[in-house]
Amino acid sequence: MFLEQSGNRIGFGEGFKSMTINIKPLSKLLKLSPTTVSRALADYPDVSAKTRARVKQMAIQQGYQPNPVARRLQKGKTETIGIVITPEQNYFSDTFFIDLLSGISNQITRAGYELILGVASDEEHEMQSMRRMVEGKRVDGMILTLIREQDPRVGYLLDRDFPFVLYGRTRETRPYAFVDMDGKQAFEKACTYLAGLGHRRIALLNGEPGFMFPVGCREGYESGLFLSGLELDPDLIREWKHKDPSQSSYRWTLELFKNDNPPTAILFQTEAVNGIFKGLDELNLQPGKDVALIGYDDLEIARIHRPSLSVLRPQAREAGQRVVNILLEVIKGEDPGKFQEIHQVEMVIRETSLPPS
Amino acid sequence: MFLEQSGNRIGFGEGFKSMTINIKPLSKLLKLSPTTVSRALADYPDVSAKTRARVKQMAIQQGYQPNPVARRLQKGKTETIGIVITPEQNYFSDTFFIDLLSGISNQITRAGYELILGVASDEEHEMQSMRRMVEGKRVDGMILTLIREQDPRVGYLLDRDFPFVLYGRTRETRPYAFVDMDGKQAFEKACTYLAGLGHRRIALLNGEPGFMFPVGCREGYESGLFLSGLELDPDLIREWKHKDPSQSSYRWTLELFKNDNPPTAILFQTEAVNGIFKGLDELNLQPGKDVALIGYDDLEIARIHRPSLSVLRPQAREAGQRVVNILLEVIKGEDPGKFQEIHQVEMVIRETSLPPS
DNA sequence: AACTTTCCCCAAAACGTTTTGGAAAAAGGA
DNA sequence: TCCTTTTTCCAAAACGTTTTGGGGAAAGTT
Repeated sequence: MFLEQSGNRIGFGEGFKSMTINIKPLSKLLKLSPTTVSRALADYPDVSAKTRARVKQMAIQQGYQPNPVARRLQKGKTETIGIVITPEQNYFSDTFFIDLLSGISNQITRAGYELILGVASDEEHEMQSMRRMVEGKRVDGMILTLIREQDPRVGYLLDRDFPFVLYGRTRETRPYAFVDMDGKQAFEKACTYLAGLGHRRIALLNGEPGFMFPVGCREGYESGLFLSGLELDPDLIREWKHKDPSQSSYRWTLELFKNDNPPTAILFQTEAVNGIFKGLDELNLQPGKDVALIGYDDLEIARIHRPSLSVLRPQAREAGQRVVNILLEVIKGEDPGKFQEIHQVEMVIRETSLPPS
Repeated sequence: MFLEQSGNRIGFGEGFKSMTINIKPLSKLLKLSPTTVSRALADYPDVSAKTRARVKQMAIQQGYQPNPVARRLQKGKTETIGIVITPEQNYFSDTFFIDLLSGISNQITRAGYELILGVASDEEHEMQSMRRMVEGKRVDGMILTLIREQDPRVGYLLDRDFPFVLYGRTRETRPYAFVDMDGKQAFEKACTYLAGLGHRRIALLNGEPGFMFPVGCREGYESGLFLSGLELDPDLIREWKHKDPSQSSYRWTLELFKNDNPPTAILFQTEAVNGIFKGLDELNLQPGKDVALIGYDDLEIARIHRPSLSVLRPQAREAGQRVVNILLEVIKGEDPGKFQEIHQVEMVIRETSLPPS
């Protein structure tokens, strides 16, 4: 019976249910020292195969799991990594961010680590939340998303060489680890594809400046035009607001078609699609038929809309997994500069990318 | 200078930057014992006001923060609470869930606790992720969302009387703590409002059965009809799928209007709005004009759509804060049965709730 | 002056692991 | 048989706090 366990019980309440056993009573049960039990469970070579098996079996039988807090103290690691998200940007556009988070969480759990989450309402709180994690010794490393062109978080972490990995990139000369989507290549591909169909007036409804992502999109767009022998017309470029993607993209859509020589195709981030559809509807233009559309991000709306939306599809889940694996290496002491990955983005042709009518 | 700090340095790298000081060197600096420093910082009465002030000042000056891992070990608490989310249900419908999470995170940080996040792909992994947190002694309490009518998580936690709070409710006779939105009252209010405008055929496009929320919605709907002296017509009730809100609600919208005596108003969860708009469009019915609409949840699309959508608006952020405050009480040992809150939901009348034409 | 109370402070123990630095026993080599 | 090496185990220290259980000095009481 457990009653002999010398009362080494943890936690709250009457606690019969939470039959939690520590390493000391477990080792007593096995007539071994805690040292040996610990080392057996960690597969050290200096414990015989026989006792190792015996220990492991008993550990399972007794439902023993090392107390993570005690282990963290001894190991001098928190076994925890942090992430701070901000609601302001509606970054949670259905599948995309949750996919990224899913990849991150999965890989973290697999490593026996924990993911702690901060939610910040603005840039200032974002920094504050991160500092709490870092300076409060609450995490071993940070994951950063939604990177800005000038991002103070990166400088902060580099200055105290605290491990971190970016999902995205920033303007920073010192080496750092990142996983990024090749937005440039994606938009270039989409642009040349449309040009190949015969489109000559291709517009770009880009994300807000200040963030890093739209920079790549624009580069890809310009490069795509160039490769297709098309002129860049500044009138065909607009930028919507993060705080209000639909409303701003709606306005810019109307704006684009006031042009004497209006576009026959639009490239954009799928977040802005509602505004675009609304604008086209008001102009009596049919998406796909009168105006070709390719969005970045394969959100649910893209698949269910009729006509369904052609998109550029980043593999968010895979990227999230890579971010974590890299971060774990950096935490181990690997040189962050070695880990700079740019992932290809596939193009999914659906119904809104036809030749001009 | 710091060089005298007896090398009590933590962490990785050259570590000049992460000038982290422990309680021992700090107490030496103050010519006090660690005991007194600890008690001074915790505002114990048995340390004089003068030394307390001196300690606090030095702590700030030296940037001392107690190592949370060590404190957790000593206190026998993880100071951490867990939550598991599932991407399958596109629960991240823009503002709603992030608002809830924001309220949760804020209050947790204020209490000096940590929020750890699990992302599970299905019900099985959801349970698995929770068990890892609970049995692995990684959290002091759990927050549960997206509650099902029969929810094994609740039974599991009750069985080992582990602290938890539901956002939502379930069918369970034993007392437990929850914060829920009054979906019943909300739908009743919306229904009587529409009836008051003269609508006689009011449809309900409800969430998938199995989850608890749609149950309240339906009750409110039926009660609203009854209070308005209207008959319940089963033909006017449909249920869309969580996995595919837009597509299924689109199909059901078309279905509803095959009726000889079609509805003049629809109540629904805003998640399903895209499908409804699409269906109405196809039927050449104008939202708001030909069919009145009231959705539950004030998502971005509700505000930006023209005509803008009348909605029932739950205060997700406040609810999240309450969930945390209650959980902290339960962790302290308070009786969970004392904490059962049902929050009112306000109705926001916009442009889609006119009288029948 | 002697006794009691109050005020401040501290040494040692405890939290539950893992790591360090052996040591005893067994095996191998001469 | 004696010495060396290998195998297998363990006692004690360490991780950085907070709590426990006093103890000495100052202040108040008789």
